[in-house]
Amino acid sequence: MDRNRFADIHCSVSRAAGVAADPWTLLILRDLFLGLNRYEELRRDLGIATNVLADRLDRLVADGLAERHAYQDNPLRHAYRLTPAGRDLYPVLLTLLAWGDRHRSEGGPPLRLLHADCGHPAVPSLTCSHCGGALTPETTTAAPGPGGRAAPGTALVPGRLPTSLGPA
Amino acid sequence: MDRNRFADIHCSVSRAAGVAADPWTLLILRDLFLGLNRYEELRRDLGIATNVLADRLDRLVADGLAERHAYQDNPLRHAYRLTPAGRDLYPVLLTLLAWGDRHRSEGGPPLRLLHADCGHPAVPSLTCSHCGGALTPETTTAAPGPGGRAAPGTALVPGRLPTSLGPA
DNA sequence: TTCGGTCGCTTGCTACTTGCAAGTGATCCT
DNA sequence: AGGATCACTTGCAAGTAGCAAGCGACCGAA
Repeated sequence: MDRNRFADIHCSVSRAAGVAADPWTLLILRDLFLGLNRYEELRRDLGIATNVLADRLDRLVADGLAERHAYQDNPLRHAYRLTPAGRDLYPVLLTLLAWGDRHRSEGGPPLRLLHADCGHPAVPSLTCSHCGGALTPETTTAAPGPGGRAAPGTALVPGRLPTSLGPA
Repeated sequence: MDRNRFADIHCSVSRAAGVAADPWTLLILRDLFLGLNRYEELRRDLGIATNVLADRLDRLVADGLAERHAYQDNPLRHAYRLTPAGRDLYPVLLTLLAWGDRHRSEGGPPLRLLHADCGHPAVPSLTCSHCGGALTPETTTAAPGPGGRAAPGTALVPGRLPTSLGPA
């Protein structure tokens, strides 16, 4: 799967997917958010093959989602830290978590989120930043934007729009 | 990459990632949301290899995210339609889209969302369904839930919690 | 009735990716 | 000196991706 291919498709979903849509990558991001940030910690937690872990960490750094920094000299040891772009993937992780809680957790969610601001269990909900209402397929419409262009991977832009994002 | 492996990890992010964390799968879901729902339409739009498309569609059906239905007899032709579980992945697509718009779109977003309820361009924002406030790594805390268990892939549950989901 | 075209796939081949196991080199503690 | 930890790299077997070709059922035109 050549990942540049997804970067070249003229669609933000595709470009984001090309960077983040890999199970190991997402689990590494999850662990970085949770504070596991060293190669050995990640390997032990995830049981991931070492070459794959090295590859994914390299990719995270190359893609600008994480950065390496030395946490000690002698011996020199590095840890990984999320960049702002990496931290911006937090909503992706939370929506995946919410889906998993809803559809793949008999016996209740493995992890419960608490929202510090209100002190309650946090069930993530996707809202319109303008009016605060829920964003659902039924209440959302797509139209070509300024960066839109007719291109492979984007049947939507050429002409069939504006279209509801709901199912046909 | 054995996908059952991610289903077995005791974490909703992992289980959701095992199902959805594949670029082709996400692009197929995107197209299903947009109303492209036949094999040929998907193949033409995405430029995906036919065996891979067949495989991903089978997987979507097996995972309960989509279902096949005949849209005509003579000749018998099938189309794919999202199930409720598949439609529940909408927030995942929107958060990916928002990330791509923010970090991978020089020249503006390829696609603009409109929120029908308020008539404004919709910038998705993740909020707490209890208080309506933003959910960020800084304002969120994780604690083991009822389905939590010490297991590989989940260093968080065993004991180091409760922990902020912010970076270390 | 034959001819080409569409649709929804499957098969075969080659090239890349994964997972596992072993090895490496630097540094530490004993 | 001997073992342990950390952060990797290398080698190999097995699985997956991409491409091209083929297939069977039907359609419409000639």
